[in-house]
Amino acid sequence: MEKKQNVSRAVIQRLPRYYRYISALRAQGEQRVSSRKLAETLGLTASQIRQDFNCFGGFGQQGYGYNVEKLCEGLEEILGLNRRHTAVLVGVGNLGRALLKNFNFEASGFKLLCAFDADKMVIGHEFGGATVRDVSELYPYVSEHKPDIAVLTVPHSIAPDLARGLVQHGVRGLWNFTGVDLHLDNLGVPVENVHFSDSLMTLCYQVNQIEAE
Amino acid sequence: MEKKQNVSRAVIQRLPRYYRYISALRAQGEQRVSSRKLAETLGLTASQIRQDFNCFGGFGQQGYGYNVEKLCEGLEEILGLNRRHTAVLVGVGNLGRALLKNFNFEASGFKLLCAFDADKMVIGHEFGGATVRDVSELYPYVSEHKPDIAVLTVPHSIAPDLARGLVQHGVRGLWNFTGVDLHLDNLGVPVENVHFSDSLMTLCYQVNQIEAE
DNA sequence: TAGATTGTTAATCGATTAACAATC
DNA sequence: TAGATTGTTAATCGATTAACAATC
Repeated sequence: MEKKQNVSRAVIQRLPRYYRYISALRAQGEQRVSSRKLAETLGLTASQIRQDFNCFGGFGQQGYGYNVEKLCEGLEEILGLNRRHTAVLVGVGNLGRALLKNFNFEASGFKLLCAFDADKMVIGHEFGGATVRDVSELYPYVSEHKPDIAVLTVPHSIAPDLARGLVQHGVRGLWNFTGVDLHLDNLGVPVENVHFSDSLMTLCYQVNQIEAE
Repeated sequence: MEKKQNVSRAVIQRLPRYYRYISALRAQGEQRVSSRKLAETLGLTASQIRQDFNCFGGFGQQGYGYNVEKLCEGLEEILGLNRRHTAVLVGVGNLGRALLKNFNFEASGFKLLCAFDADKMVIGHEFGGATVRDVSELYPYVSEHKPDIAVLTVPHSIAPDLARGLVQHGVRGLWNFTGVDLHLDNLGVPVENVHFSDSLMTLCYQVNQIEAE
């Protein structure tokens, strides 16, 4: 299945969007889809879509297009969604709870094992099927259960220390909602920084531009 | 201040990050900063940073670098953070509350006017200084107060209809957390889609890649 | 078969990097 | 002044688009 080794970041960032749309097609029972139709729906060019899929060895068929089922499985394989990675969540405030209750971790390739917080009021409670444990148990838990990633939904002041500690105890990726830029790439630990403010500022700019016209 | 008309999206998306870092420098009382130092901190090249800033007419000074205060104000001006745009939030679940309580809207250029929800249990309550109103008052309120943008933190099933209604009533931008891809660009309404799943899938891919090495 | 659509190469476009004169 | 650093042009690099032969 895998073909090229160095797939560019531009391509990688489009894959989840392809996957979202194509798994919706699968859910609707669609059998096939062409690069042209995908392009129209996603606002890209057919050429680009074919190029992207070919980074991983083609799963299309000339004259027919792409088999939705096969394409969907291919994307799952490429993204690694089918490997049942594991995750823990640290910080059960409103954002942490929103993720625990509403976010479908499984659909993005992760099983959420449990959550951690310092607040006695939430310890022992369950949100979206995950039990909240005392944060003092965090590092022993990580050492023992070796979750692949940690979700950081803690106040930004404690983010850097927590990140370092988690990595030292073997965590291999961070999904970071703290608003602090964490860079641990030098340690070989990928971090996805989710910056709400960046997204809103970009929107602010766009609203202004339209205003200015 | 403004120079070029067509600033590429690649540049725009770097601006919030520049702004975050440079306003931190300002808060620390730093007077000046060079493109070289910025580049080292942000993991970019000095050349790129100078190119980016020059899209808007230089505020640097040869032999000295950039004045932190001036640069910060310049970025605020470019992004439009100083125009006191207004926003309403729709959907006061955990995610909505997390934003109301913890997110600094003002720092991203918006004053949050109030929030809306259908649940009688939260209507009338206050979160982070914003009062929750009955969602039945939403459209009349929007027509009267003309908020610039709406923040969508509602379940995905109602997202498309809500988006359409808001735009019809004059909203000029959407900050969309519903997980549904909304495209209203054809109506001239910018949308920032925040897709948690895309970000997590990207992380999943990266963790896999490192594993595979 | 004929029509459709892929896979893939070549051409274009845009973004990043390098280099250096201008100048503080 | 000498050193530093910008603004800006030119060179490079990479990503997107176009084109078309292969083939289902």
